[in-house]
Amino acid sequence: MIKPRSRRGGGRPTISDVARKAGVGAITVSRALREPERVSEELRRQIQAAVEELGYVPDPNARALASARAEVFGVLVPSLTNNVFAEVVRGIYDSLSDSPFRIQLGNTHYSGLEEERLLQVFGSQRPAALIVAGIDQTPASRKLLENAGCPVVQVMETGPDPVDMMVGFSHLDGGRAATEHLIEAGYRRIGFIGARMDPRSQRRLAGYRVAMEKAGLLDPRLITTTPVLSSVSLGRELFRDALAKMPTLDGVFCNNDDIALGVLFECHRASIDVPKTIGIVGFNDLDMMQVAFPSVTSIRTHRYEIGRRAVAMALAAISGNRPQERIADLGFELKRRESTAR
Amino acid sequence: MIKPRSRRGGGRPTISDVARKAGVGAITVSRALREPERVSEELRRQIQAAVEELGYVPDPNARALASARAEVFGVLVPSLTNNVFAEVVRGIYDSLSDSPFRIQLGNTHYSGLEEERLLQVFGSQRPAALIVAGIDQTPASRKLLENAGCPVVQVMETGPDPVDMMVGFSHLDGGRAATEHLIEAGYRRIGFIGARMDPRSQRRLAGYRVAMEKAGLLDPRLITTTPVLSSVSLGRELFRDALAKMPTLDGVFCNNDDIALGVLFECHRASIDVPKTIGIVGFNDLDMMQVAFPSVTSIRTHRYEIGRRAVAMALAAISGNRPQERIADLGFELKRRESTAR
DNA sequence: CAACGTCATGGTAGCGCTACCATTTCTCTC
DNA sequence: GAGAGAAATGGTAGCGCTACCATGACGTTG
Repeated sequence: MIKPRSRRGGGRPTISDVARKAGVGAITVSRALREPERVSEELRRQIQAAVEELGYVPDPNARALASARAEVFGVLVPSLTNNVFAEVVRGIYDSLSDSPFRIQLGNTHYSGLEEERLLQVFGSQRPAALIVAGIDQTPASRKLLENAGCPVVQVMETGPDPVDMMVGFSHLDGGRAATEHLIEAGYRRIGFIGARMDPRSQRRLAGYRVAMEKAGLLDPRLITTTPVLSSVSLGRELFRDALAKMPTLDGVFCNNDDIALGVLFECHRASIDVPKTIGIVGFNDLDMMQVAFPSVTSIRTHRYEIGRRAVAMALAAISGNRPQERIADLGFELKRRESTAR
Repeated sequence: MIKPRSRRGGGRPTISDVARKAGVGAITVSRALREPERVSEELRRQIQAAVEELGYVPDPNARALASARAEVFGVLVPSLTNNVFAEVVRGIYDSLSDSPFRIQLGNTHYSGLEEERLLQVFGSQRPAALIVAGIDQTPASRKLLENAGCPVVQVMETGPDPVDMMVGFSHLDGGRAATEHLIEAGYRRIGFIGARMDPRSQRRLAGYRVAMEKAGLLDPRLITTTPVLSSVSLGRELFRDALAKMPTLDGVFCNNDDIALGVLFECHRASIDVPKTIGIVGFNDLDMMQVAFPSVTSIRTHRYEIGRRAVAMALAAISGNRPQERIADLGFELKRRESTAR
């Protein structure tokens, strides 16, 4: 007994429907869609017409199964609401919007365990490339990345030992530049205020230490940190703590701009003059830092560009010409503003 | 001639490897994984052991192909960097992190055409559910949603005619409440400042009009809008424009909190007293609004909760018990703060 | 002009999984 | 204790696509 065609599929046109309509073999349709130059122009036109008439859309699942390769970029970030990662992700989306690649986005919540779990899940899809935030993967995660069988790009920072490729900048140098700027501006009792304290924040702190040490200004009581998730309100609280601990504080380098904004608002509220009494430096240079009053000095980072570059490197690797330089350092820029203009 | 096993697959264990090792049929493994209660406890244990020993991970592509249904939620938002949508997306991710469902996230850039394109792409994957921001889909998009063959949840606002389900609140009522609050607080020349002006902003503006009209205060010169993407710096500029156009302005209802913050900073810079000379109300109530100095009155919206509820409704529909109420109105809350405490 | 590449096209056999039906075994019921 | 039903398991046949190889129609070469 003959079964009706398409027992389960919702009756959508398949590649053989297109082939029948165009009077060619199914495989020729497949080729016309993926490698048009290998099909004669005449057939290509016929096939194109049949595709449009039927409204045929290839099934990515069947494609992935047959070719053992999904047209998917796996992207792993620690947070979706942190503007920094949102910008990177936006750069990735924008770069891939005209390509056949889809994006599988995972949120690790800053957890190494969660990262491993997601890499496991993503790996089972045989992605075309993986983009992961950070360079501090657990050994298990690192092994998963090495065995992924696809290009891997670590983003947000650079380091000595890439799994495959890297795009970012040196957070240590950034922290150091910020601190040195405060020192040059004449501040002396410069605090470090940091929330979340992920590995990148740790390295910014390390940069702060280097600069302070070199200037002979380092004092552990100047450092105020917490593992709690960063926010503007937390910035205010941490600044109050810092001030209570060290009333002679005359400057702060903040982990990020949210914290810096919290500090700024608290200064307003407590009528502390910025930049005269306290100098403030943030990190990332969100749009609002130059609008704030007083405008806030910050380290401008190229987040969107990191996303774009990561995709560009991955696409190059996929198409066989892996970039010469496996590590792209996009640097940063110190934006001097009113908050440190003593 | 016998072909070697696994011609293309990277040699990863398949379901039949597990079946062989556990001494059962492949289909029983499949069932043990998906509907454990239909397999005897003994076999379940054996299978579990085999899965772990081999490190078997099911291939989602093969699964999707065979079952004509992918374990994927398609999510469409107009922006990835706008905190509002980022929060919704975070709620969706958090709600699905323990489920077998993956998330396919699309960025429409506020474009109806792009939305159609993405719905086409997402549809080809036969998703388990679709979550889309907004209720103003183009006719073509609406048709795609209706024919998606899966639960559809429209999020961020409520309206009269859901494709399937809706979670959100009334932006018109929100805009109205914000404006009425300003009026009650004694402000009279109340401006509306809005950027981006997507359909939700339009409805907030409509709410503003209703309230102003009712109070006999409406004057078209009080309204300042632009289609440009919203930002804090844009808020400052628009406020300057508004003030130039209408120097007697004594209050502003802002489209969103970014704009409100820009207005606040400009007031600081121009030494305009808030709330005495100018009252400010924002929309969304970002964390920083209550930290700002002065703290800023805003309409608190439940963005994270919208994401969670959307997933809950979709999951219910998938498992067969579609919620009684197809429309969930999560409301909003007026947060009175210093910026309107005259 | 035979021998040999090259190009365009097609047929076949899966990719790894699950829907559908069949089979077996184990309860109940009257 | 025979018949009916339920519960547990398995076999078969695809899902829609592409890798691999085969085929035939052309040049091109010596």
